[in-house]
Amino acid sequence: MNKKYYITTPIYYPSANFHIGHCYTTIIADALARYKRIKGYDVFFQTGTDEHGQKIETKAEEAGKNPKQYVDEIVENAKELWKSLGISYDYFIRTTDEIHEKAVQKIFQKLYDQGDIYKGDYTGQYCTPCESFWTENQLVEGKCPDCGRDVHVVKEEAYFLKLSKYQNRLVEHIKANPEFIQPISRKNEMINNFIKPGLEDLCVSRTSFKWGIPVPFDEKHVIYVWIDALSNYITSLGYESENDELFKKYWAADLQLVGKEIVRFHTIIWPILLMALDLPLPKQVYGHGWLIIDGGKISKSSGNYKDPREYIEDYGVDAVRYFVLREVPFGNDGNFSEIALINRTNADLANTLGNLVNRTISMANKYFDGKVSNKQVNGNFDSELLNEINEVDKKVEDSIERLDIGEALENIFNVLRRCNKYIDETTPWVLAKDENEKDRLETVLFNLLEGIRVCAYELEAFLPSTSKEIFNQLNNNEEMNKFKEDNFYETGTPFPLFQRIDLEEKLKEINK
RNA sequence: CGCGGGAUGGAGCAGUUCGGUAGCUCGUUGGGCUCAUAACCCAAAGGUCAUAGGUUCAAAUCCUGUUCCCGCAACCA
Repeated sequence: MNKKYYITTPIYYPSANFHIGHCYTTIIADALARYKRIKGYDVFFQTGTDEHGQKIETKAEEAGKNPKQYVDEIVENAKELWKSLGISYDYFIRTTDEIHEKAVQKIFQKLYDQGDIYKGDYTGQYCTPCESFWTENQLVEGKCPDCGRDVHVVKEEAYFLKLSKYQNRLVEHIKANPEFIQPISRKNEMINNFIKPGLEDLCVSRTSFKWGIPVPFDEKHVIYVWIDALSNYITSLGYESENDELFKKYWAADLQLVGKEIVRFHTIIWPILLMALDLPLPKQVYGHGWLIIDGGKISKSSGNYKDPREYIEDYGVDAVRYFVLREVPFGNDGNFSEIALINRTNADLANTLGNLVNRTISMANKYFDGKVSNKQVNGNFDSELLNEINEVDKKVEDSIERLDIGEALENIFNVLRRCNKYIDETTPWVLAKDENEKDRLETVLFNLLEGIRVCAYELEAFLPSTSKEIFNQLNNNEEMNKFKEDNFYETGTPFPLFQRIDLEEKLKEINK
């Protein structure tokens, strides 16, 4: 029985179509899921959407639709986007799924029955025109931070979850499990800002809007986002349903990827919810940074971004995948721009990788009619190249262990660069002129094909379609096996993996 | 003095744990090569490591002050 690996993205809020930031998290999760599958894990990779709440209720109304219609369209759109990015999710949960709604009600009921949820009053500063509650320190000079108008105190009946009861247990868990919250900077932030000052009980219901799951024993209230959204990670596996086999098999999650803005919910509220349900906690919650556009965050309101599909259409799915996986130092923010995307694609994908494959296969075809076997006429430079090829799998594994995907890719591209250098060192075109060097030439090409094949194998999790295309050109498409057993290649027709993009031309086009 | 992160050649980053010739990728310039997608290989230029002071034989790295940028600051998904 293989080891299991359960990885999740957050469930995104479908108030508008998804942007490159959503793609970022999801591509990372996909790469890790694919990597673990290749390594033999029994993987369950989940993503989805968090569809309730006032904002969607309002948005739908503005669009003249009912909320379900509204989110249905966006979800449809999202699924297409994931398909075009090659996202290999095993399950897509929607919080409007019946199975989820029923389970959430059971969870709420259970917590109420055992006394962890109680009825109380919520007091807050309310801005009537904005229909928003604010806390004291959110107010700007005592006025609504959104519209600047007066606010007034409103008291409403609400249900609360006893966070305070579990505070000490949470602290103990965080101390005993240093891997639980990553990176460390996020952990410090959570402990110092929230846990140390003491947790207040959390308001888990609302009466101010209707678009949500009703509290089972009090229909005036809908269950607020915390319990509704966070529990998706277990309801999707069938927790509190008739069939909880998946839950028994996959929970607890091995890695929950979240953006830094929602680390708090996933490292304080979510674990406490699980403790209250007497369930094990996820092994790791990782709060990654953001893609920054022109120095600022991606925002739906400012519209400072394009539909990600435009990038996929213009540059190819793997160019987009490569960029976000490679460019952003994981844990920190990274800058996204079309120019940087083009430069990355040209330099690494077209030049280093694409050209290497192209020139090697061209030589194999030209000098040996595509049939290359290992003649084992070794020479200078061989051992250095072969060592690097042999070590790359371990290096990639180490990097992935630390969730440093950028470094993993760097390791692979170092080998590809080494291959390019090896060609200049061994000068195959010179060997080709000397009949006595024929076997040496064949050995050189064999070593290069080995390097390419191993790198294609290593790239599979990150750039699946490119990896596949390389194997096709090596006529190795039957199995993307790691080890070539027959010491023989028969190359196909070379075809550029990535077209170089003319930056100047492209800029002119963009500026039009 | 709320908490946390950051400031390193034109750009993006590594190096700071355990002080000891400042490294990588991209870009620029020059050279080489011709198998290849004006690509590939080699070389060079370019940094007082935000700033002021301190410790030390020696500081990007340790200590103190200052400035600037970013995130979080509780019901906002």
